[in-house]
Amino acid sequence: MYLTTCDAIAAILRQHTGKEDVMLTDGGDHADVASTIAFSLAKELRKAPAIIAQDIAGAICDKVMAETGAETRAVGPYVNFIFGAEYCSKVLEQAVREGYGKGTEKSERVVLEHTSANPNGPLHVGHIRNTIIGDTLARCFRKAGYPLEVQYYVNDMGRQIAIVAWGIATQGADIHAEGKGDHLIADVYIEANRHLEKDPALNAEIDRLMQLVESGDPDTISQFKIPVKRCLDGFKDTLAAMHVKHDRFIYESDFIRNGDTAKVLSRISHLPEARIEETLSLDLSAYGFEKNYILRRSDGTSVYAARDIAFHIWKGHNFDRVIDVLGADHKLIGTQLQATLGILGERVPEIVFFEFVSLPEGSMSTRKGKFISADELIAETERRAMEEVTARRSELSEEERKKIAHSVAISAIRYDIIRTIPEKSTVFDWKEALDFEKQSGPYIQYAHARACSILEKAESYTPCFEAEGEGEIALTKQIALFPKVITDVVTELKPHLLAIYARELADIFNSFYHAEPVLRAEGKIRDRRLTLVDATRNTLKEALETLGIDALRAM
RNA sequence: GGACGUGUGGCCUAGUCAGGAUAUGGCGUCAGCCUCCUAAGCUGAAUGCCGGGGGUUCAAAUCCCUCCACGUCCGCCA
Repeated sequence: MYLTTCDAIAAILRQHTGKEDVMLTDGGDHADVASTIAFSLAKELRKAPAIIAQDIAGAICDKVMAETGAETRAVGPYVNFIFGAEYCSKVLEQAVREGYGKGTEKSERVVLEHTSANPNGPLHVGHIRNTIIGDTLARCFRKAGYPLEVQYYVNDMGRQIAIVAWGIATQGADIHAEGKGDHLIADVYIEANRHLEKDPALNAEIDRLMQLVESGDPDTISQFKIPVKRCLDGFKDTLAAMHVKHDRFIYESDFIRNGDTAKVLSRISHLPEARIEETLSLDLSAYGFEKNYILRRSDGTSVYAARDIAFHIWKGHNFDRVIDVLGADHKLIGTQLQATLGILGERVPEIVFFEFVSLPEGSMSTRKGKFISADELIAETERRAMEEVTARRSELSEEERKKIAHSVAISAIRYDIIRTIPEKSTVFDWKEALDFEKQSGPYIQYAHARACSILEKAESYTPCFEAEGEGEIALTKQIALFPKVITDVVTELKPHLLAIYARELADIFNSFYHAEPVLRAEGKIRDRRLTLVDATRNTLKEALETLGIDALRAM
């Protein structure tokens, strides 16, 4: 409703002024949408902007009213548009329907890769920034109507995995031991790295394992496969706890076994940018890259980058839009990948880069065992949430309280991570992670539960799709923005916009709740407000679910 | 040294790409609000050379130049 109304106003302005860009901007407190076109017309018309604004407003106000129901008002040099009652009615009618905000079904197939952490230890608070950005984007794409496949790319043949396999063999570790596999693998990996650091000559054994696995040696392959599977099983448990699911796990080694890597390396070797010495590399200096992009080692094995090119060519052939979520440490290799795919004439992926999460004492490192695992974070947040739920809802059974505490914990974690723009590096802070107040997931869940509670107590009412008074209108207009926010997230790949939106909706609802009685209102006012509460409830529910957060009916 | 990103009240943060009205919120601080729809809440107050300097513009947190600080990367690792 918001977008169609703005489009209609823009068309009228375009027709009247003859300008392509009619300078529509957010009206803030002054208007629902405003045009600053009077400024740019001032020079050529040789008139004051305020006069021009007056003229425009006078000339188009009837047409705007007839077509959109919006009021046009010149305020100083601005032409302001204030949406009217008809707009609010239509918004409310749409917003109470199940699935509000869902876009029309699109045909463009999208593939989204996220998390893809190396299977050499548990997911930590840095990895889950990738996970949560990726999963929230995925949910937004589905909400916007795109057919989407979410993939996890498993690095099952890199140096890190060779180190794990070597560690298991040399340490005599029991790979089938009880417990969560990803944590078990971390212990092996950390220990193996200690040995390698002490005696660097041992790296020759790692190199040998990597050659064997690439040449297809069955024993080495299974030596790699078993720990990778154990680790991945651990990841899947952690991801499921965070409401994250991948549609498909794609193994790096598949692109060796099926010959795709060899094929693409041969294609690349014929490029004018190719440099064939002991190694095969690409000279991408024309694209602003200082150093050559090495794809094949002097011992004939391929590097990660080569397999990655093969993987992305495959994705480009099977999907219309390819999106990767990658940490800032992948910026160089990611942009080299984009440049190379461009040279090859293949589909170039869009990459969402996010900056690092560090600990107050410094950066995280799986190799050094310096990290806070996602499992630890979840457990601690659940413990805190349980305290809170028990204090508030002592009448509930332990099982019920645990269920709420889990939902609250995941909500706090997911929201804390998604609300910040990905480009900003952050320092992990327990106090902030465990905060369930304002600007948190639980705060928004609470607003939703509050709306549910009112509706439950109301029992019956006659829906009335009208908004009157400042509070009701402000809430309705915020509800109206939800579909636009979903569209913005998928076009700009900025999932934090949804987090900000949901919080603002909860803010406005809370203010409304405190200012306007709903159940104690009478007659039509009661019907009107209950309808508005229902529209808010539904919009909050849809927004929360798109954020991967449970919309609890009570908490 | 080079590349990329970030810098917004004591702390955290939105807005920057597509310049426009009084810079968004939170934490913390202070003053209020539960005999009334869930106080994980609400209302009000104080706190800002939007990193520094220069420029473009009627108009700059936003665009350009420059400097500074922090993070990341610059490996025949992934």
